[in-house]
Amino acid sequence: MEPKSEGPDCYWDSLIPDALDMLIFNSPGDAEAFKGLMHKPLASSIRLNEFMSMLPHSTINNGRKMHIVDSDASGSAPEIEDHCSELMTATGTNQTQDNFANVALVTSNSNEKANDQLVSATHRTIRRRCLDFEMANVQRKNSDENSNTGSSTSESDERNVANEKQLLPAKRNGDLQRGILQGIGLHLNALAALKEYKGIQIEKLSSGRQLSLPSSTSLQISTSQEHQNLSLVPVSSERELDPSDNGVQPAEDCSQPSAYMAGEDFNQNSPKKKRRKSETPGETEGCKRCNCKKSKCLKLYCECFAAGVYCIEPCSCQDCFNKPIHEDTVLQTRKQIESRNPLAFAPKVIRNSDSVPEIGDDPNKTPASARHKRGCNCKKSSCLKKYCECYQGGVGCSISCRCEGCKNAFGRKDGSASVGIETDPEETEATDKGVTEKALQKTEIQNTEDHPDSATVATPLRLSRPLLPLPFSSKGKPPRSFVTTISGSALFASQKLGKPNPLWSQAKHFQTVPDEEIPDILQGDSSPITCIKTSSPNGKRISSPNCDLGSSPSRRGGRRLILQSIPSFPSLTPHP
DNA sequence: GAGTTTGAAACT
DNA sequence: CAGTTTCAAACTC
Repeated sequence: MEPKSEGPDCYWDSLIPDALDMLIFNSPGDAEAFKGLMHKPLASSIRLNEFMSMLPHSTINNGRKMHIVDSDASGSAPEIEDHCSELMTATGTNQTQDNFANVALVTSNSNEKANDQLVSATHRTIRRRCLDFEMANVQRKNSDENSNTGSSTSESDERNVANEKQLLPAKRNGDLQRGILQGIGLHLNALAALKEYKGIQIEKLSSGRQLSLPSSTSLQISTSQEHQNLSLVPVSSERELDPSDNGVQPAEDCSQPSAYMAGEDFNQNSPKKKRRKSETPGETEGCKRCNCKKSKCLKLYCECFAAGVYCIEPCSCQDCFNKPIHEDTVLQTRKQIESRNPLAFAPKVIRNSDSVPEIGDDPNKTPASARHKRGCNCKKSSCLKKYCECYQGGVGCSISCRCEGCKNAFGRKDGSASVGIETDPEETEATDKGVTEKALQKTEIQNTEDHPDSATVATPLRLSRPLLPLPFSSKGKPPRSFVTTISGSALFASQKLGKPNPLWSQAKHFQTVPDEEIPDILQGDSSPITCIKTSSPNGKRISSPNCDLGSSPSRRGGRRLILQSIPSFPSLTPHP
C-alpha cells in the first residue's frame, strides 16, 4: 500500500528532521555521535532498537517523551511494534513505568485512499518512523502535582489520582490549562476496553478525535494522517480547550458527524436520531445512545450515565441532565450512587486472568476467565438474550447468578452449558431447542463475520474474551469511542461500553483480545501499563510494547496500545 | 414505529 | 435483605 521509504537514499536525518534541535545531549560528545548517526544511510534492515542503541543514552533520557511515528502501518508496523518493547528495555525499564518515558505509537491509516497517498506521500516519507522527541513537561508537572513524591508515580498512586479526578473534575481543569493537547475525551472506564474492556476499543481515529486519557498516562496514539492524537490527556482539559466542544460527549467516537457538531443543540429530544432501530447488523455502526425519558439520565438506567459519559446529540433522552452544563448535578448524583454502591460504575464483567475456575464452572466448557460481577437474575430469557447481562457481556453465567433455566451460550450457571457455537445441538433441550439454536446460530454467524480469521478457533477461546465485542450483537451498540482494555477505573468505561457490545460493531476491527491482555487491573494487578487493543483508522491495531510478551495469532500484524490509568469518569469534566 | 417483554436499578 | 416499583433496553409485531 505504501511505498517503502526505506532505502539507500533514506537517511535518518531525513526521517528525523530537526532531531538535533529537539534533543538534549548531556555532552558535546553525545551530540556529535548522534549527528554522525543521523547521516548514516538508513538500511532497511536496521532495527529500531539497534538505532536506539546507537543513540547516546542521554539522548533518550532526560525526561523526554519519544514518539514513534509510523505512517506505514502495514509494512513496518510490526517491526516497530516489536522493537518498541526492545527499545523500552534498552533504554531502561524504569522508563516504561515512570512519567518521563512516554512512548507514543503513532499509526496512520494504512487503508488510506490512493489520492491521499499521493498528497501525503512526501510527508509520510518524512514522518515515517520518525522519532519525535517531545517534552514531557506536562506530564512531569502532572506527576509532581499528583504525587507528593518526586519520583515517578507508582501505578497505584496514579490510579488513586485518576479516581480522585473522576470525582473532582475541577482538578483536571488544571491539566487543561497546562496546554495539553486537545481532544475528545474518551471514557475509558469503558475502555475497560480493552473492558474490553479489557479491550479498549480505540475506534476510528480517522474522524480526527482524540482519545483522552489521564495525564499520567504515557501513551499517545495518533494518526499521522490527520495529526490526530489519542492523547493521554485529562478529558477535562480537552473539553476546555476544544472550542467546538459543546459539552458534547467527549468520549464518544461515533462515526456520526452529528455527534460532534459544534453548536448543536443539546436537546436530545430531537426526533432526528432514533438511533437504534435503524441499526441493523451490518449497517453503519452509528452511535447508539440512551433513550431515557424519566430518569433524567442521572441514574444507572441511563447507559450514558452508567458509562460515565455525557449524553450527546444522538441521544433521544428527555429532560436530560447528563450534560456538561449540569456537571455539578451529574457529579453529585454519581457520588450519591457510588456512596450507595461503590462498584456501581465498575465494570460489570470481570475477568479472572488467573484463570481460576469459579466454583461451578466447568473449565472445559465455560469461559471461566470472565464473569459478571454480580451475576444475572434472569427468569424468562434463559440467559439467551441480551436482557441477560451475562449474555450481553459475552460471559457465561456463574454460581453468583440467580438465573432460572439458564441456557447461556457462553456458559451455564451449572457449568453444564454448552459454549457458543460449539454447542452440541443435542445438548439443547427439545422444548427450547428452537430458541436456543436460533440464538446460537446467530452467534455463530456473527462470529464468523466478525472474526473470519478466527472462525476455526475453538469457541471457548473467543468466549473467554467477553470484553471484546461479541459476535452476536445484531444491534451492537456503537462504542462510545473505542474498545479498550484499561486499567483501574478505566475499566468502568469499557464496561458499559463495556458493554462489550457497543463496541461489537467495531470490534470487527479489533479482533479478539487475548485473555492475558485483559485487565489485570481488574484484579488489582499493579502493572503500570495496560494493554489496549485498538485500531487505527484502517482497522489496524495498536499495541503497546509490554503486550508483546506472549504471542497470539490474533495479534499478529496488529498493534497494541498500552495505556495507563484512566479516570473512570473523565468525560464529565466541566466545560468552560 | 408502537407496543410488549424483560430484568436491572431504585425504592420501600 | 427481601419485596415492590420504576425504568429503559431488548425484543416483537
